[in-house]
Amino acid sequence: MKLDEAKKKFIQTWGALGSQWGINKTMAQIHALLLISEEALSMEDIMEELHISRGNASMNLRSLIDWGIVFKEFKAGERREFFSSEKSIEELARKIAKERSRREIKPAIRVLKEVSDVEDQSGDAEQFKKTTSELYDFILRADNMLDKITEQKGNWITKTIYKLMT
Amino acid sequence: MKLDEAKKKFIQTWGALGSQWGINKTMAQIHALLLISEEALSMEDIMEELHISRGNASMNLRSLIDWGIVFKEFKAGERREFFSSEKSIEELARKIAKERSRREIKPAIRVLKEVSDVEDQSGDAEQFKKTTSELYDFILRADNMLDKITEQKGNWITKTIYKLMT
DNA sequence: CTGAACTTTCAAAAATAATTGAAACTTTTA
DNA sequence: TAAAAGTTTCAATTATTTTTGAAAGTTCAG
Repeated sequence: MKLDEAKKKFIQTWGALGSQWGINKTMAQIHALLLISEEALSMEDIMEELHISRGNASMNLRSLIDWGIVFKEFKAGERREFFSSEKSIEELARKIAKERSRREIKPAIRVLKEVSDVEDQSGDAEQFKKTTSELYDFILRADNMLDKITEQKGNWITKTIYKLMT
Repeated sequence: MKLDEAKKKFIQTWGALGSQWGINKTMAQIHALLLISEEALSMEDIMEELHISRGNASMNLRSLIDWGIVFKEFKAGERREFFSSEKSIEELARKIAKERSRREIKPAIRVLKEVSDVEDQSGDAEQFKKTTSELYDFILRADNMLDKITEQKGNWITKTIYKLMT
Protein backbone atom coordinates (compact mmCIF):
# COMPACT_ATOMS: atom_id res chain seq x y z
CA MET A 1 0.00 0.00 0.00
CA LYS A 2 1.09 3.57 -0.70
CA LEU A 3 1.75 5.95 2.18
CA ASP A 4 -1.05 8.34 1.32
CA GLU A 5 -3.59 5.58 1.03
CA ALA A 6 -2.37 4.03 4.26
CA LYS A 7 -2.65 7.33 6.10
CA LYS A 8 -6.20 7.82 4.89
CA LYS A 9 -7.15 4.31 5.83
CA PHE A 10 -5.63 4.65 9.28
CA ILE A 11 -7.49 7.90 9.94
CA GLN A 12 -10.76 6.40 8.71
CA THR A 13 -10.36 3.27 10.80
CA TRP A 14 -9.42 5.13 13.94
CA GLY A 15 -12.44 7.38 13.42
CA ALA A 16 -14.80 4.44 12.96
CA LEU A 17 -13.40 2.68 16.02
CA GLY A 18 -13.96 5.88 17.96
CA SER A 19 -17.66 6.08 17.03
CA GLN A 20 -18.21 2.46 17.96
CA TRP A 21 -16.87 3.27 21.41
CA GLY A 22 -18.81 6.46 21.96
CA ILE A 23 -16.17 8.92 20.82
CA ASN A 24 -16.95 11.55 18.21
CA LYS A 25 -15.57 10.47 14.85
CA THR A 26 -13.85 13.76 14.08
CA MET A 27 -12.20 13.82 17.48
CA ALA A 28 -10.76 10.36 16.85
CA GLN A 29 -9.66 11.39 13.36
CA ILE A 30 -7.87 14.51 14.56
CA HIS A 31 -6.16 12.35 17.12
CA ALA A 32 -5.16 9.81 14.46
CA LEU A 33 -3.78 12.58 12.27
CA LEU A 34 -1.68 14.03 15.07
CA LEU A 35 -0.47 10.57 16.08
CA ILE A 36 1.08 9.97 12.68
CA SER A 37 2.46 13.50 12.23
CA GLU A 38 6.06 13.96 13.18
CA GLU A 39 5.53 17.72 13.40
CA ALA A 40 2.93 19.54 15.45
CA LEU A 41 0.10 20.79 13.22
CA SER A 42 -1.73 24.09 13.14
CA MET A 43 -5.49 24.32 13.14
CA GLU A 44 -5.36 25.22 9.43
CA ASP A 45 -3.38 22.08 8.68
CA ILE A 46 -5.93 19.92 10.48
CA MET A 47 -8.92 21.61 8.84
CA GLU A 48 -7.41 21.13 5.44
CA GLU A 49 -6.29 17.56 5.92
CA LEU A 50 -9.65 16.37 7.28
CA HIS A 51 -11.91 18.78 5.38
CA ILE A 52 -13.60 20.11 8.48
CA SER A 53 -14.65 23.56 9.59
CA ARG A 54 -12.76 25.82 11.93
CA GLY A 55 -15.37 25.48 14.65
CA ASN A 56 -15.34 21.73 14.48
CA ALA A 57 -11.56 21.61 14.67
CA SER A 58 -11.49 24.04 17.57
CA MET A 59 -14.07 22.16 19.64
CA ASN A 60 -12.64 18.72 19.09
CA LEU A 61 -9.11 19.87 19.76
CA ARG A 62 -10.35 21.27 23.01
CA SER A 63 -11.91 17.93 23.93
CA LEU A 64 -8.70 16.11 23.11
CA ILE A 65 -6.80 18.53 25.32
CA ASP A 66 -9.35 17.98 28.11
CA TRP A 67 -8.74 14.28 27.78
CA GLY A 68 -5.05 14.97 28.27
CA ILE A 69 -3.94 13.28 25.06
CA VAL A 70 -3.24 16.31 22.89
CA PHE A 71 -1.08 19.30 23.76
CA LYS A 72 -0.72 22.84 22.53
CA GLU A 73 2.71 23.78 21.34
CA PHE A 74 4.18 27.18 20.69
CA LYS A 75 6.73 27.73 18.00
CA ALA A 76 9.26 30.57 18.17
CA GLY A 77 8.21 33.51 16.05
CA GLU A 78 4.80 32.01 15.28
CA ARG A 79 1.66 33.60 16.53
CA ARG A 80 -0.64 30.64 16.00
CA GLU A 81 -0.88 27.49 18.07
CA PHE A 82 0.29 24.06 17.06
CA PHE A 83 -1.00 20.75 18.30
CA SER A 84 0.65 17.43 18.91
CA SER A 85 -0.49 14.23 20.50
CA GLU A 86 0.81 12.02 23.23
CA LYS A 87 3.17 9.71 21.38
CA SER A 88 3.65 6.91 23.89
CA ILE A 89 0.93 4.38 23.21
CA GLU A 90 1.06 3.08 26.77
CA GLU A 91 0.64 6.54 28.18
CA LEU A 92 -2.17 7.20 25.74
CA ALA A 93 -4.03 4.08 26.77
CA ARG A 94 -3.51 4.85 30.42
CA LYS A 95 -4.96 8.33 30.04
CA ILE A 96 -7.96 7.14 28.05
CA ALA A 97 -8.68 4.39 30.56
CA LYS A 98 -8.37 6.81 33.48
CA GLU A 99 -10.67 9.38 31.89
CA ARG A 100 -13.37 6.92 30.91
CA SER A 101 -13.30 5.42 34.35
CA ARG A 102 -13.58 8.81 35.97
CA ARG A 103 -16.29 10.18 33.70
CA GLU A 104 -18.44 7.14 33.09
CA ILE A 105 -17.70 4.11 35.23
CA LYS A 106 -17.31 5.76 38.61
CA PRO A 107 -20.58 7.73 38.32
CA ALA A 108 -22.38 4.54 37.28
CA ILE A 109 -20.94 2.75 40.30
CA ARG A 110 -22.34 5.46 42.54
CA VAL A 111 -25.82 5.00 41.07
CA LEU A 112 -25.61 1.23 41.41
CA LYS A 113 -24.71 1.59 45.06
CA GLU A 114 -27.62 3.96 45.53
CA VAL A 115 -30.28 1.84 43.85
CA SER A 116 -29.11 -1.42 45.40
CA ASP A 117 -29.94 0.12 48.74
CA VAL A 118 -33.70 0.21 48.08
CA GLU A 119 -35.80 0.20 51.25
CA ASP A 120 -38.63 -2.21 50.33
CA GLN A 121 -38.69 -5.73 51.75
CA SER A 122 -40.83 -7.61 49.21
CA GLY A 123 -39.53 -10.62 47.30
CA ASP A 124 -39.37 -8.47 44.21
CA ALA A 125 -37.21 -5.97 46.03
CA GLU A 126 -34.91 -8.69 47.31
CA GLN A 127 -34.32 -9.94 43.78
CA PHE A 128 -33.63 -6.40 42.61
CA LYS A 129 -31.18 -5.80 45.44
CA LYS A 130 -29.42 -9.05 44.70
CA THR A 131 -28.90 -8.29 41.00
CA THR A 132 -27.88 -4.69 41.43
CA SER A 133 -25.47 -5.37 44.26
CA GLU A 134 -23.84 -8.16 42.31
CA LEU A 135 -23.46 -5.74 39.47
CA TYR A 136 -22.11 -3.12 41.85
CA ASP A 137 -19.55 -5.53 43.29
CA PHE A 138 -18.50 -6.69 39.89
CA ILE A 139 -18.08 -3.30 38.30
CA LEU A 140 -16.33 -1.96 41.37
CA ARG A 141 -13.84 -4.80 41.20
CA ALA A 142 -13.37 -4.45 37.45
CA ASP A 143 -12.76 -0.74 37.86
CA ASN A 144 -10.24 -1.37 40.61
CA MET A 145 -8.54 -3.87 38.36
CA LEU A 146 -8.33 -1.25 35.65
CA ASP A 147 -6.78 1.16 38.14
CA LYS A 148 -4.26 -1.49 39.16
CA ILE A 149 -3.33 -2.29 35.59
CA THR A 150 -2.97 1.29 34.51
CA GLU A 151 -1.04 2.47 37.52
CA GLN A 152 1.84 0.11 36.80
CA LYS A 153 4.34 2.28 34.98
CA GLY A 154 6.21 0.95 31.97
CA ASN A 155 5.13 -2.00 29.84
CA TRP A 156 2.08 -2.63 31.92
CA ILE A 157 0.33 -4.69 29.32
CA THR A 158 3.28 -7.05 29.09
CA LYS A 159 3.67 -7.23 32.85
CA THR A 160 0.00 -7.97 33.29
CA ILE A 161 -0.01 -10.73 30.69
CA TYR A 162 3.07 -12.20 32.32
CA LYS A 163 1.36 -12.30 35.68
CA LEU A 164 -1.75 -13.82 34.18
CA MET A 165 0.24 -16.64 32.65
CA THR A 166 1.81 -17.83 35.89
CA MET B 1 -35.38 4.89 47.75
CA LYS B 2 -38.57 3.12 46.73
CA LEU B 3 -38.39 0.02 44.55
CA ASP B 4 -40.19 1.55 41.59
CA GLU B 5 -38.00 4.62 41.57
CA ALA B 6 -34.90 2.47 41.94
CA LYS B 7 -35.91 0.28 39.02
CA LYS B 8 -36.49 3.31 36.82
CA LYS B 9 -33.19 4.82 37.80
CA PHE B 10 -31.35 1.60 37.16
CA ILE B 11 -32.88 1.23 33.69
CA GLN B 12 -32.08 4.86 32.85
CA THR B 13 -28.51 4.59 34.06
CA TRP B 14 -27.84 1.34 32.25
CA GLY B 15 -29.28 2.90 29.08
CA ALA B 16 -27.09 5.98 29.40
CA LEU B 17 -24.00 3.89 30.06
CA GLY B 18 -24.84 1.89 26.95
CA SER B 19 -24.98 4.99 24.72
CA GLN B 20 -21.68 6.25 26.08
CA TRP B 21 -20.13 2.98 25.00
CA GLY B 22 -21.70 2.78 21.57
CA ILE B 23 -24.66 0.59 22.41
CA ASN B 24 -28.18 1.62 21.46
CA LYS B 25 -29.94 3.05 24.50
CA THR B 26 -33.10 0.99 24.10
CA MET B 27 -31.09 -2.18 23.72
CA ALA B 28 -29.32 -1.48 27.00
CA GLN B 29 -32.62 -0.61 28.67
CA ILE B 30 -34.31 -3.82 27.57
CA HIS B 31 -31.33 -5.66 28.90
CA ALA B 32 -31.53 -3.82 32.22
CA LEU B 33 -35.22 -4.60 32.49
CA LEU B 34 -34.67 -8.30 31.87
CA LEU B 35 -31.75 -8.38 34.29
CA ILE B 36 -33.91 -7.25 37.19
CA SER B 37 -36.95 -9.34 36.26
CA GLU B 38 -37.24 -12.63 38.05
CA GLU B 39 -39.66 -13.89 35.40
CA ALA B 40 -39.11 -13.97 31.67
CA LEU B 41 -41.05 -11.17 29.95
CA SER B 42 -43.12 -11.13 26.79
CA MET B 43 -42.62 -8.57 24.07
CA GLU B 44 -45.83 -6.87 25.22
CA ASP B 45 -44.46 -6.57 28.75
CA ILE B 46 -41.28 -4.95 27.49
CA MET B 47 -43.10 -2.56 25.16
CA GLU B 48 -45.35 -1.44 27.95
CA GLU B 49 -42.67 -1.10 30.58
CA LEU B 50 -40.34 0.96 28.40
CA HIS B 51 -42.97 2.71 26.25
CA ILE B 52 -41.48 1.55 23.00
CA SER B 53 -43.00 0.27 19.78
CA ARG B 54 -43.29 -3.33 18.74
CA GLY B 55 -40.75 -2.92 15.95
CA ASN B 56 -38.21 -1.36 18.26
CA ALA B 57 -38.64 -4.11 20.84
CA SER B 58 -38.37 -6.80 18.21
CA MET B 59 -35.19 -5.45 16.63
CA ASN B 60 -33.36 -4.78 19.86
CA LEU B 61 -34.33 -8.12 21.33
CA ARG B 62 -32.88 -9.71 18.26
CA SER B 63 -29.62 -7.83 18.74
CA LEU B 64 -29.44 -8.88 22.37
CA ILE B 65 -29.95 -12.49 21.30
CA ASP B 66 -27.22 -12.10 18.66
CA TRP B 67 -24.92 -10.88 21.41
CA GLY B 68 -25.72 -14.05 23.31
CA ILE B 69 -26.90 -12.28 26.46
CA VAL B 70 -30.67 -12.69 26.10
CA PHE B 71 -32.56 -15.91 25.45
CA LYS B 72 -35.97 -16.86 24.16
CA GLU B 73 -38.03 -18.96 26.49
CA PHE B 74 -41.13 -20.95 25.78
CA LYS B 75 -43.80 -21.42 28.39
CA ALA B 76 -46.11 -24.43 28.39
CA GLY B 77 -49.47 -23.59 26.87
CA GLU B 78 -48.36 -20.12 25.76
CA ARG B 79 -48.12 -19.24 22.13
CA ARG B 80 -45.98 -16.17 22.51
CA GLU B 81 -42.28 -15.98 23.26
CA PHE B 82 -40.74 -14.84 26.49
CA PHE B 83 -37.32 -13.34 27.00
CA SER B 84 -34.85 -13.55 29.83
CA SER B 85 -31.29 -12.41 30.24
CA GLU B 86 -28.08 -14.07 31.25
CA LYS B 87 -28.12 -13.72 35.01
CA SER B 88 -24.51 -14.43 35.90
CA ILE B 89 -22.71 -11.10 35.81
CA GLU B 90 -19.38 -12.78 35.13
CA GLU B 91 -20.79 -14.68 32.20
CA LEU B 92 -22.45 -11.52 30.95
CA ALA B 93 -19.21 -9.56 31.03
CA ARG B 94 -17.35 -12.38 29.37
CA LYS B 95 -19.81 -12.52 26.51
CA ILE B 96 -19.83 -8.77 25.98
CA ALA B 97 -16.03 -8.63 26.01
CA LYS B 98 -15.79 -11.52 23.56
CA GLU B 99 -18.32 -10.00 21.16
CA ARG B 100 -16.78 -6.54 21.16
CA SER B 101 -13.37 -8.00 20.61
CA ARG B 102 -14.61 -10.11 17.72
CA ARG B 103 -16.67 -7.39 16.06
CA GLU B 104 -14.56 -4.31 16.62
CA ILE B 105 -11.08 -4.89 17.98
CA LYS B 106 -9.99 -7.80 15.81
CA PRO B 107 -11.03 -6.10 12.55
CA ALA B 108 -9.18 -2.94 13.63
CA ILE B 109 -6.09 -5.02 14.35
CA ARG B 110 -6.21 -6.40 10.84
CA VAL B 111 -6.31 -2.90 9.37
CA LEU B 112 -3.44 -1.74 11.57
CA LYS B 113 -1.34 -4.66 10.40
CA GLU B 114 -2.19 -3.81 6.82
CA VAL B 115 -1.39 -0.10 6.97
CA SER B 116 1.79 -0.53 9.02
CA ASP B 117 3.13 -2.51 6.10
CA VAL B 118 3.25 0.49 3.74
CA GLU B 119 5.79 0.12 0.93
CA ASP B 120 7.32 3.63 0.81
CA GLN B 121 10.79 4.24 2.22
CA SER B 122 10.76 7.99 2.97
CA GLY B 123 11.35 9.39 6.46
CA ASP B 124 7.69 10.24 6.64
CA ALA B 125 6.80 6.65 5.85
CA GLU B 126 9.20 5.35 8.48
CA GLN B 127 7.55 7.49 11.15
CA PHE B 128 4.15 6.28 10.04
CA LYS B 129 5.24 2.65 10.14
CA LYS B 130 6.73 3.12 13.58
CA THR B 131 3.58 4.61 15.10
CA THR B 132 1.14 2.21 13.49
CA SER B 133 3.17 -0.88 14.32
CA GLU B 134 3.52 0.21 17.92
CA LEU B 135 -0.22 0.64 17.99
CA TYR B 136 -0.66 -2.73 16.34
CA ASP B 137 1.58 -4.45 18.89
CA PHE B 138 -0.10 -2.73 21.76
CA ILE B 139 -3.67 -3.45 20.75
CA LEU B 140 -2.80 -7.01 19.83
CA ARG B 141 -1.32 -7.56 23.27
CA ALA B 142 -4.24 -5.85 25.00
CA ASP B 143 -6.68 -7.98 23.08
CA ASN B 144 -4.76 -11.14 23.98
CA MET B 145 -4.84 -10.02 27.58
CA LEU B 146 -8.60 -9.63 27.36
CA ASP B 147 -8.85 -13.13 25.92
CA LYS B 148 -6.70 -14.45 28.75
CA ILE B 149 -8.75 -12.72 31.41
CA THR B 150 -12.11 -13.77 30.04
CA GLU B 151 -11.19 -17.36 29.37
CA GLN B 152 -10.55 -18.03 33.04
CA LYS B 153 -13.74 -19.59 34.29
CA GLY B 154 -15.21 -18.61 37.66
CA ASN B 155 -14.38 -15.44 39.56
CA TRP B 156 -11.99 -14.26 36.94
CA ILE B 157 -12.01 -10.68 38.09
CA THR B 158 -10.97 -11.70 41.58
CA LYS B 159 -8.34 -14.11 40.30
CA THR B 160 -6.90 -11.49 38.02
CA ILE B 161 -6.70 -8.85 40.73
CA TYR B 162 -5.08 -11.38 43.01
CA LYS B 163 -2.42 -12.11 40.42
CA LEU B 164 -1.85 -8.44 39.82
CA MET B 165 -1.22 -7.82 43.48
CA THR B 166 1.55 -10.37 43.85
C1' DC C 1 -4.88 52.61 21.48
C1' DT C 2 -5.87 50.15 16.71
C1' DG C 3 -6.22 46.67 13.77
C1' DA C 4 -4.49 42.29 12.08
C1' DA C 5 -4.08 37.42 13.16
C1' DC C 6 -5.88 33.99 15.21
C1' DT C 7 -9.33 31.25 18.35
C1' DT C 8 -13.70 30.33 20.52
C1' DT C 9 -18.59 30.20 20.80
C1' DC C 10 -23.09 28.89 19.63
C1' DA C 11 -27.49 29.10 16.93
C1' DA C 12 -28.86 27.08 12.84
C1' DA C 13 -28.28 23.41 9.39
C1' DA C 14 -26.88 18.93 8.09
C1' DA C 15 -25.87 14.31 8.95
C1' DT C 16 -26.62 10.25 11.43
C1' DA C 17 -29.02 7.08 14.30
C1' DA C 18 -33.11 5.40 16.43
C1' DT C 19 -38.01 4.66 16.34
C1' DT C 20 -42.52 3.98 14.66
C1' DG C 21 -46.28 1.53 12.69
C1' DA C 22 -48.49 -0.90 9.35
C1' DA C 23 -48.02 -4.53 5.99
C1' DA C 24 -45.99 -8.96 5.26
C1' DC C 25 -44.74 -13.00 7.18
C1' DT C 26 -44.93 -17.26 10.27
C1' DT C 27 -46.91 -20.39 13.32
C1' DT C 28 -50.61 -22.45 15.67
C1' DT C 29 -55.31 -23.71 16.51
C1' DA C 30 -59.82 -25.13 15.36
C1' DT D 1 -57.50 -24.80 5.17
C1' DA D 2 -58.91 -20.42 7.24
C1' DA D 3 -58.18 -17.13 10.44
C1' DA D 4 -56.23 -15.87 14.81
C1' DA D 5 -52.11 -14.83 17.39
C1' DG D 6 -47.93 -13.47 17.29
C1' DT D 7 -43.37 -11.71 15.11
C1' DT D 8 -40.45 -9.44 11.71
C1' DT D 9 -39.33 -6.12 8.30
C1' DC D 10 -38.46 -1.70 6.47
C1' DA D 11 -39.77 2.90 4.42
C1' DA D 12 -40.95 6.99 6.52
C1' DT D 13 -40.64 9.84 10.49
C1' DT D 14 -38.57 11.62 14.58
C1' DA D 15 -34.84 12.41 17.74
C1' DT D 16 -30.13 13.04 18.56
C1' DT D 17 -25.60 14.25 17.50
C1' DT D 18 -22.37 16.54 14.82
C1' DT D 19 -20.90 20.20 11.91
C1' DT D 20 -20.85 24.64 9.98
C1' DG D 21 -19.86 29.45 9.66
C1' DA D 22 -20.16 33.94 11.02
C1' DA D 23 -19.96 36.96 14.96
C1' DA D 24 -17.70 37.79 19.19
C1' DG D 25 -13.62 37.30 21.73
C1' DT D 26 -8.57 37.39 22.51
C1' DT D 27 -3.80 38.46 21.89
C1' DC D 28 -0.19 40.85 20.17
C1' DA D 29 2.63 44.07 17.19
C1' DG D 30 3.20 48.61 15.81
